[in-house]
Amino acid sequence: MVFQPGNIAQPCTDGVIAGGTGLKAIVDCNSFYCSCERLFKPGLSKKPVVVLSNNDGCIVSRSDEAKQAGVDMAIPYFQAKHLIAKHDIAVFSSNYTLYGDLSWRVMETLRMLVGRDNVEVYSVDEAFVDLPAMSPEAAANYGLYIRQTVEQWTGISVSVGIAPTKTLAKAANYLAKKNKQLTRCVTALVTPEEQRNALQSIRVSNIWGVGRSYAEKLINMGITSAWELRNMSEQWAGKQLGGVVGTRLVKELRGEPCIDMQEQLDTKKMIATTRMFGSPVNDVLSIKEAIATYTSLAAQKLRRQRCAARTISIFIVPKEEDHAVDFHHGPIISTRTTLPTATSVTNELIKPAVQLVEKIYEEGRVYKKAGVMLSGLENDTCIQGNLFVPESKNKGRFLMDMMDNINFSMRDDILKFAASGTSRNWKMRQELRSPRFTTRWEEMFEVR
DNA sequence: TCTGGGGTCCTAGGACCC
DNA sequence: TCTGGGGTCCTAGGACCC
Repeated sequence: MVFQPGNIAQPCTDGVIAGGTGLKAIVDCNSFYCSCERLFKPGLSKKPVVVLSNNDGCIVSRSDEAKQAGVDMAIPYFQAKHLIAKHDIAVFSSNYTLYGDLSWRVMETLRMLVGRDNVEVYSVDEAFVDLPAMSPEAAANYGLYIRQTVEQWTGISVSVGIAPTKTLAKAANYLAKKNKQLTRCVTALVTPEEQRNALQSIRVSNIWGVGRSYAEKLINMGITSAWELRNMSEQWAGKQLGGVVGTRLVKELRGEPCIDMQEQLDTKKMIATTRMFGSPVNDVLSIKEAIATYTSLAAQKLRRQRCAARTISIFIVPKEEDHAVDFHHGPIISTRTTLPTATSVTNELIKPAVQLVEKIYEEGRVYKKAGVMLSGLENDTCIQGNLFVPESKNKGRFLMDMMDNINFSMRDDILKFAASGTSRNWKMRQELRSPRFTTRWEEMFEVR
């Protein structure tokens, strides 16, 4: 890396157009998980790297070199093993603790650059940024300034797309990533001409908001480029692409903003913990242990956002017998229950959750996945103490705080409930995880 | 042998009410 | 024989995203 302070482009306020329509930028980390792994293994900086999903199931992040070697996104690990061996690709299990910390550093950098209120964290590796109206040159220059600063401060390289709407900014970012040499990872689509040229070159399936089934539908109707979609009427889009969603999509492609910057609500409306089993299970006890463990993880997330839940849903997924060419999950067998009052106390959630298992478990079937979802969330501080239960029960929340503190400072699961079991033969595989360099003392990066 | 996890929004349709 | 209209709330399921 050769970024000297002098290389940083200065934000060019000359180009700001007073009173014009503002611009939006999407800042997207390049191969984020791979970049995080490389940060602590500089020897891998030019080598192909991939990162696996939970359970070492699928490939979820690929470095450019791995993409070039022909490793596809989201394919099962075992299917890529021959390519991995052939090209000597470095493989990591996902290390969410590390990625979460580096993500925070990137977002903080953006907040410092453009102001806290102008950053909307969209996912672990992406953020939308609100910008004033600017000339095309000023926009491109500002994108470069963001990219270089983030890379210099955090070591993570990002791509930047800038345009009048979120959907066009995503399209700009797609082009920025597609040809990094040419774009230097920054593309701005400010003028109508720039937007037309860009949309003509992008296939409709690569547009943000067009997933697999809409893409198939559109192509069958003869609409293949993003430009063709842009030119369809709003009524048509509403009818074909799911109502207001479709209408919004074509408007955004035309440069009319319909998707606003979101207030940063870090309070989720639903909290889920779901996992594939390390190996399939058929006994009800293992499933109950898994459900208890997932409930306890979900409850922890619940308390972190200071909420309590009223509704508990659980599901289990049987392993299909036939190995069809088209892999798909399902059927998913689920059930739910609503509690008389919302709670965030783990054992008050575990008990009903485990009871639900009996309702859907079938003797003799083999299961591969299970999950717990908590919904009907309320603010924890507003929950009334219940007058009709012993006072000791209202102290549950304090016990939970203690447990969370101990688990946070020691190890994630040093304290747990007996229902979670101790054998854990259903536990997920994670054989290739790197150390949590930035958040655990005993795993800190060493320089010798 | 081996196919992730965690979210959001929207719509349709049923139940229920007056 | 003939069986309204309009509103709300809830749930299930489909689509999308990273």
